Amino acid sequence: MKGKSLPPNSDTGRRSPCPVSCSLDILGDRWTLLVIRDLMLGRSRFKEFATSPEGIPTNILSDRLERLVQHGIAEKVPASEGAKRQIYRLTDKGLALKPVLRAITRWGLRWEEGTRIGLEPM
Amino acid sequence: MKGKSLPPNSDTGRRSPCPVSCSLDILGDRWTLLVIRDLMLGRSRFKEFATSPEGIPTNILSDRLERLVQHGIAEKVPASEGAKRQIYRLTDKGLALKPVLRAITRWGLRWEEGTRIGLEPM
DNA sequence: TAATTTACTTTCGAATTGCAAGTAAAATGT
DNA sequence: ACATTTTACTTGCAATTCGAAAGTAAATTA
Repeated sequence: MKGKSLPPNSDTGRRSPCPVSCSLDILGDRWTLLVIRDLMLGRSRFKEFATSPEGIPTNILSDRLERLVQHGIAEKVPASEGAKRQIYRLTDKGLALKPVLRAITRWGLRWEEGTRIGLEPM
Repeated sequence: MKGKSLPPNSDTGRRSPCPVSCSLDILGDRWTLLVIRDLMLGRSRFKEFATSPEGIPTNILSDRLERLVQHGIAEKVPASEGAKRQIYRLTDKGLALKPVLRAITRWGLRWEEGTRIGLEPM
């Protein structure tokens, strides 16, 4: 007889070991990949993310940036030599999401009417 | 002088015309792409999705299947010739998400420790 | 050093999530 | 045919999350 049944992976906090599921635990919401898109296009400051056309609320933006740093996808570095202001930039792990963004972009352009590339690289 | 400011695209309900943003309006949550993963692996019945290892709640599953059908990503068809029971299957638009799933899978396997392919194709 | 900009945090009502229980139709067993 | 089981959901509700707006403190600029 088994003991009290537990969620599939109560040790890791993950829903399952599936790479899709684990990735979605990090990326699976309506904003995270948009921040990553902005980072890929060269945006790096809070204000820049906040003024992207989708209009992410600043409290959500704070939370998402923090999570990205926690998961090693982005990092906070001094804006310039010895500056106090910090900027965000993608780590290798974050840059490795480029194929994901590319696939989503292609799908959107092909299947969702009226979509078009709006933001330009910096 | 401009009139009352409106959200970027109040006519379409979209946050912006960006293909990433529009795709995330449909796919951007922790469950939708898991249901699509299951469909890609040959699952087609409500129960099959519900018993996947991540344990999607049935009310969420109902909602997500409905949304997928609404967006033309999945369709409901008779289980067999003249059967009353219906099953779900991906449309061409849904099948076109395979590169997205593949990219996410690869990223997860490469960067998230302890992930592994768990579900087998049917 | 005063004004402005930046990068947040706080507040709070609304919407969404997720667990559990309930239900009706379809399929299966006898 | 009839009872039982399975399937495919819906409902109710507490808890979490979202999102709009306002507030704040530090950094930058004038």
